[in-house]
Amino acid sequence: MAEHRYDPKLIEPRWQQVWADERTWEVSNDPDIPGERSYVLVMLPYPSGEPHIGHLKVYSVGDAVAHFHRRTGRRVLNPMGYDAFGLPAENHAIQTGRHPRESTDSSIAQFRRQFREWGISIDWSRELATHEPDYYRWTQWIFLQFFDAGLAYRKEAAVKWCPVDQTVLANEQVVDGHCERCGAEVEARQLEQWFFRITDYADRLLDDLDTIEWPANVKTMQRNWIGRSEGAEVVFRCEELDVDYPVFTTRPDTLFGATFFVMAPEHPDVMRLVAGTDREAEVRDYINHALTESSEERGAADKPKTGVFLGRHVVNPVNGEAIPMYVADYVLMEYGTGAIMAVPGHDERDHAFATAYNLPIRRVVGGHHDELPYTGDGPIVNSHSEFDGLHNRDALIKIVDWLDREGKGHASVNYRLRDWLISRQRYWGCPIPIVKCPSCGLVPVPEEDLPVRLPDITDYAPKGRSPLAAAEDWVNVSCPSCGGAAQRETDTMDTFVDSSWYFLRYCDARNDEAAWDPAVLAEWMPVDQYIGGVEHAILHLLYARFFVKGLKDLGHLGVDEPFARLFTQGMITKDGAKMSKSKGNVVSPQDIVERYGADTARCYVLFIGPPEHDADWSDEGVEGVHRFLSRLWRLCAEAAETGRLDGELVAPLDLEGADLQLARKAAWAIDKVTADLSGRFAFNTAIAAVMELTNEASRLRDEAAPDVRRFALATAASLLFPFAPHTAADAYERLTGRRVWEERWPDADPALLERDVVQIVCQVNGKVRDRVQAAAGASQDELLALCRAAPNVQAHLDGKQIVKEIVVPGKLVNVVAK
RNA sequence: GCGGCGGUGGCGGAAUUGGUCUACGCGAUGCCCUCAAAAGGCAUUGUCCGUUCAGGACUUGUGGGUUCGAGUCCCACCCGCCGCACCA
Repeated sequence: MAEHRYDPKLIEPRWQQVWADERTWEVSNDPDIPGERSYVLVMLPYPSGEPHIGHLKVYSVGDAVAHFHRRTGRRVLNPMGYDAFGLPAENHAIQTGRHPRESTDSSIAQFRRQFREWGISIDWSRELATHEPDYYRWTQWIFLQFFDAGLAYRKEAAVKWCPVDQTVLANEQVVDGHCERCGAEVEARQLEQWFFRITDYADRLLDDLDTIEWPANVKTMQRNWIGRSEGAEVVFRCEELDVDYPVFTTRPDTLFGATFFVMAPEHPDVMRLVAGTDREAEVRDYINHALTESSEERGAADKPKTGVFLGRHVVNPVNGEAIPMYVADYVLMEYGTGAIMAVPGHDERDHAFATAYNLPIRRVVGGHHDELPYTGDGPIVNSHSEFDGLHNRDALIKIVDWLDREGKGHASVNYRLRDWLISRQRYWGCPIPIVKCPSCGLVPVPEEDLPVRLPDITDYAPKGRSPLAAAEDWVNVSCPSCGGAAQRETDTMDTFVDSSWYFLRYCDARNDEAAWDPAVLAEWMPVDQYIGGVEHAILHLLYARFFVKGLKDLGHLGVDEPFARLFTQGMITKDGAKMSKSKGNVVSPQDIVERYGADTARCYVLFIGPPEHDADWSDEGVEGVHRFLSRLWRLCAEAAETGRLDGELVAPLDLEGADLQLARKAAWAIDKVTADLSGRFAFNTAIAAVMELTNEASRLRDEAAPDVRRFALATAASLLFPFAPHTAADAYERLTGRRVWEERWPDADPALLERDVVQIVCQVNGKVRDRVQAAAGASQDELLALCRAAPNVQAHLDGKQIVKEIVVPGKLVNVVAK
């Protein structure tokens, strides 16, 4: 017998060549081709350097799903692209002087090459990169659609500014007061910027979460981020200045307990209220101090409450009481109206402030708790005869009705979500297609003039304004509307804009006439299975949902949600820590592929544990998976020497003994792997099942007939294909002469899944005492008799009275005795 | 503080509906093959008691509960991770 050695270096390039030459994974958009469609999408990579182990994992997961969908009869769209604009490439350019396009393109080449070497089944005909004019032309087109619809607008606002990256940031990109990218503490600046009106979609973004199959934690994060609060807006009047101040409250039922009023330091009226009074200096000092404090210091929840009395009063609309006005930094300008009614009896923050400044604390909601503040529910007390005694939740509705009738307030909803700030004062991004004309204002670049190309410049360094401003030839244009001298917008778009619609472009990636043909989009959208990291739970996933809803309202597509199902995979760590160059604990996928082959690398990252969990890398574990692939391949190669398996992959008939045992194991494995891949992502147990089948085939190497062994091994190869495509294709071809990816997913023969003899567990008082063999269809009485006769059961029943007997057919018998 | 997830051998993990806890893999030990090694193969492997042979006791973070039966359900607590957090 010839010696067979598993050599991935020979096997893998061979099959990659076949798939590339035959364009095996390309799908057409022809609507007349029958069959169910499936859009399997993995989040596109940000091309920086080389792929890391996380990429290997996420694309291995996506590929397993794509292959399983194909083999079970679906036409699968599995595209690839690159999120190519962004700060790292630009910062690299600042350091080296090399154009960001060069470093980006060389990184893309690396990613592309490695994806091919990993054997990922990508439809390369749809490849895209967001920095290509062919792509960002349509990013600009979408921007203009939004601009025309009023969904993109420019306004001056207090914004978050990163002093290191020298650009503004979206709220979502500020984490604990620090820039998400570089970690610098952000500053507040008053600037005119471009925004997308995502807040118009707050309710739909919230409600439609119920229509999609996403992990609960991601939905929760989005709900929290949108932060919908129901309550009322109530007007407090300042007689001294003749001004009305509305406040937002979720607890209008506690209005009678409001004993003071607080404004945020940023509130534009604060200085006006004290102008010319003896409190002016003290208030100015306080505000200056509050504004210079970092958002982190100011945001600390346990920080002692501070504030200053303004010397003015407002009238509580429900009881006419004049209550003192304060400025305090625990009130935030960006939420609600920037002013609050303070109810120290029923709010912890107000209570802390009232205690510090000796302000009255009044109980207006009764309860079992004696101590104030009490934030729970209970009957209304000390308020008004009309409401006293009512449960506070009922009183809340009546009080809002009363306010509405009196014109002093109304029911209201507030959101934590802010509009999405999309302009960036940086170079390496999509230009905003707007011309600023002194006479016409903001003028959109006509559609036929798109794309507005990003000009080449020599100095990328940020200087507080976009580096594009220095490209004077580019900036100075004539106004598309009046023809007069005008200037281009020099800010570029947030890179999250680029990635908010790439999944739409994949559907119709080579369309030169439009961003997409809506009919083609209807073929594929929504994405059936989206796969990516949980770090995008808020930013990307919220923005993409907003884009799809906005584009739907404008008539460009027909779905409400982009991603019907979402799967978030866990991180691979090394020695319990996140891999990073600075820690020197990086495992390079390329090294692993080089040493063991892509199939070993892919199988290992799927076998290591449940894919949604974090998992720790183990070099020994990789060896184990490699041994398994090696053994399966070798067994197949040996079995193929003595003959070939023709026709359908079905078990031979009338088997017995070792043959039957092996055929049964194959049927069991088919059943197990199919279940593990149907609606679940249990790749680890699916691979374990193929290992068991392989072990059985190896064990019965000499006892089972050659064609039964070939059947079992071909089944193992077929089931392994979604995880180790090269090895599986090679082994399958040797055994059958056919291509495994062109074969239907195997069906388990029901006759082989059924057992004629089953093992019955015999328990006495719930403890396992023996096991007996019984016919599968045995009656309860027969099972009972068998178990009572079992020697070790007898020993434990000796001298005892049987109280009760429980029979679970096919499984166990429990005899209760005392 | 609030919300979510988790805690099973020496390690990663399995147990799909309350029904044989520890599948599969790693590691470890012994053996076979070999002049030797590599590769490969075979066997054993939760802890403790039992010299053998049976067999027994204990064991899924801790303590209770429900049940014939609990890793799984309920209550309380401990620990770990993630998200949010002065949002009125």
